[in-house]
Amino acid sequence: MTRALTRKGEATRARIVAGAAAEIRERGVDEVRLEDVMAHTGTSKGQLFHYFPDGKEELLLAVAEHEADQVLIDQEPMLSNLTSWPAWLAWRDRLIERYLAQGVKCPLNGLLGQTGRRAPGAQAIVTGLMVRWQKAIAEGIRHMQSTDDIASDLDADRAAAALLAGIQGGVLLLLSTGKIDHLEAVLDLTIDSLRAGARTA
Amino acid sequence: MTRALTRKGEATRARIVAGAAAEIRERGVDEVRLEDVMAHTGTSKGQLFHYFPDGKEELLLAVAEHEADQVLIDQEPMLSNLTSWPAWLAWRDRLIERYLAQGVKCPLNGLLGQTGRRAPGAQAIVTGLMVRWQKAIAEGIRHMQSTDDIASDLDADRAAAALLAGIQGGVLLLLSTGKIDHLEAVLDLTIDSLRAGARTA
DNA sequence: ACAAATTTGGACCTGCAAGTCCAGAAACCG
DNA sequence: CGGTTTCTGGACTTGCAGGTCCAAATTTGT
Repeated sequence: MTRALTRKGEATRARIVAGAAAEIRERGVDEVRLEDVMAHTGTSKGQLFHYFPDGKEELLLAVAEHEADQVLIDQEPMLSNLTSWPAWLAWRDRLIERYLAQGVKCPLNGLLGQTGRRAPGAQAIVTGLMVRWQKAIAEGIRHMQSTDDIASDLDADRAAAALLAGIQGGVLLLLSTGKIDHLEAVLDLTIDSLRAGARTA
Repeated sequence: MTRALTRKGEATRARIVAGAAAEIRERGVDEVRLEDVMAHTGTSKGQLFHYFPDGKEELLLAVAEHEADQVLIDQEPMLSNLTSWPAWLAWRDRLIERYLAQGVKCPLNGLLGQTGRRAPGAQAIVTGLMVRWQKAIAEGIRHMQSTDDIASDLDADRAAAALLAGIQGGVLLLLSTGKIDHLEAVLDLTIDSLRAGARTA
């Protein structure tokens, strides 16, 4: 489908996606007009529809993919190395720092609900992101189980699911209330609870 | 401001709000046109702008208030009576049952992000809902502390914040993935963790 | 019952943003 | 190079949804 793209063409396409993503993070999906993207990226309408023949929907999908990847990349290398309690705390700190910095300008806000409604494929992207995210957390839990830092009878996937949900909710509440407290509380209490489990078993 | 409303007028206004809320739950905020609301509630454009002079934005705000109240009402009487472990589980079951039933048609989905962006006042409504919700949970925790079912040195507000975040994330993931697993995991693990705290202290 | 107020219906206006189209510039490739 | 493809710019079309307006119907209060 997407064949015959000159080097210059790919650059332009990437510029459009990145610019649109930034714009959407800043002002929300339904506040961003194609005209805004054009102005912000120095492109014309012809270009937009050249690279995204299906128009806004296709562009939104590309943006969603871009943002979904970014969410996980932003947590590296911590997320893939949850191999000790200090490592877990480093990941925790990264999350807090990251979301505190971006505040209301959250990529997820653009993806969830909004993009999800419009583009049917966006649903799949969000789901994919969540699956990958949860797997990474579960992986970390299993590693801690292998070193007896977490009780081995704990259901790693279930615990990861709970933690992931907590994070999502924490971010959601950050968006609603502007306070990071919920995210902090979830991370601290959940991680503490994982630690406590070791003593139990 | 909203003065001089005949009985009939109030009925019509209520019908519009309820109908719009239903429509939004079903298809999402930005998929619902005023025309849809008119069709669904048997009203005319003149009526819409008679009761909501500021148009869609004002209507959306009214819907947001309506839905926010409903969210808490749906959890009663359990939410206000978290006075024993069976009561907590009953509340848990109600939540699961409720969200499982409505699936993707979630009032919050209409409120969060979407309405929040458009109407500035909607942000306040969501925040207010969350505050009330969290207070109710914290109240329950404090009651359990008063009967020594939960360790008294636990920070009730912080724990309530974490649990609330977990619920929100669980619902969010239900919307994204269609599975209730995350919400279940959060509720079970968090409540278990509260129980475990009693033995510690 | 009658005047004043609300309530209702629906035709009309308007602006805007997505999408179309095409011609000219630039890049690619043998 | 020269032909072909890709890329770019921007004027134009289109549809639609929000909002305006006003006259007729109904209700209200005394």
